[in-house]
Amino acid sequence: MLLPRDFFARPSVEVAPDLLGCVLEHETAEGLVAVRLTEVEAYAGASDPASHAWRGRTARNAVMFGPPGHAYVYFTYGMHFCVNLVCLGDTESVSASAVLLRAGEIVAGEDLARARRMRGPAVIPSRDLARGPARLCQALAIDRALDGADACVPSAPLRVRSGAETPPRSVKILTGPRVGVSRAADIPWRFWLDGDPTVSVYRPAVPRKRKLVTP
DNA sequence: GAACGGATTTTCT
DNA sequence: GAAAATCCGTTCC
Repeated sequence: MLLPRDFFARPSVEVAPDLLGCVLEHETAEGLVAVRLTEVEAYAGASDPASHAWRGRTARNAVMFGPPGHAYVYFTYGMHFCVNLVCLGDTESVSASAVLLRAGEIVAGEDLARARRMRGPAVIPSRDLARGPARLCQALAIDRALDGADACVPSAPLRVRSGAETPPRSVKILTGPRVGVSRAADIPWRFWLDGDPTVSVYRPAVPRKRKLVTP
């Protein structure tokens, strides 16, 4: 059954672990692709230096300041999309918190997901199809057109269903620092299912080398 | 399996 | 102008 809007009307730190094991679906003209979420990260609003909402509302992050249960999709690194689900903030008055969907296991439409992820002749292992936030978006064909999409409407193309067990009782949930963030790097707001092969590998934030300027 | 560099453009300072 | 909630291929262990 579809996750109700009330599910998202809580601080993102509470919502994030509860999303593990839930299923994100995206239906397009090409067909349906669904992923069972195995790895997520919580981002608070104004109080979280790592959040896009930290410095206030802009054109890009406007959706995070809206009602919960909507998708916040952003473009980064010049070529990748990442998708969040909007929650409430760390206080009732401050909103703009969200959960980044980092990885999952494809449970429907695997052939379509593989075709979307296909770059060259190399065959992509099933576990890698949605292993990482940008890969997940590519497998589900999520882009900025879905920024602001309501994920709590049954007839909408993007929606989230609860899993058989949410969260799964037989699997331990582990936590750790968020991937690739330089600010607030010590806050353990990354959540994942212990031992799941689709969980992405941890990489600490590393400052990029400046491009060499020609004299 | 880890470590490195390059790709590529939007967004904000 | 610099950084960015990343991915991929290569090169080493």
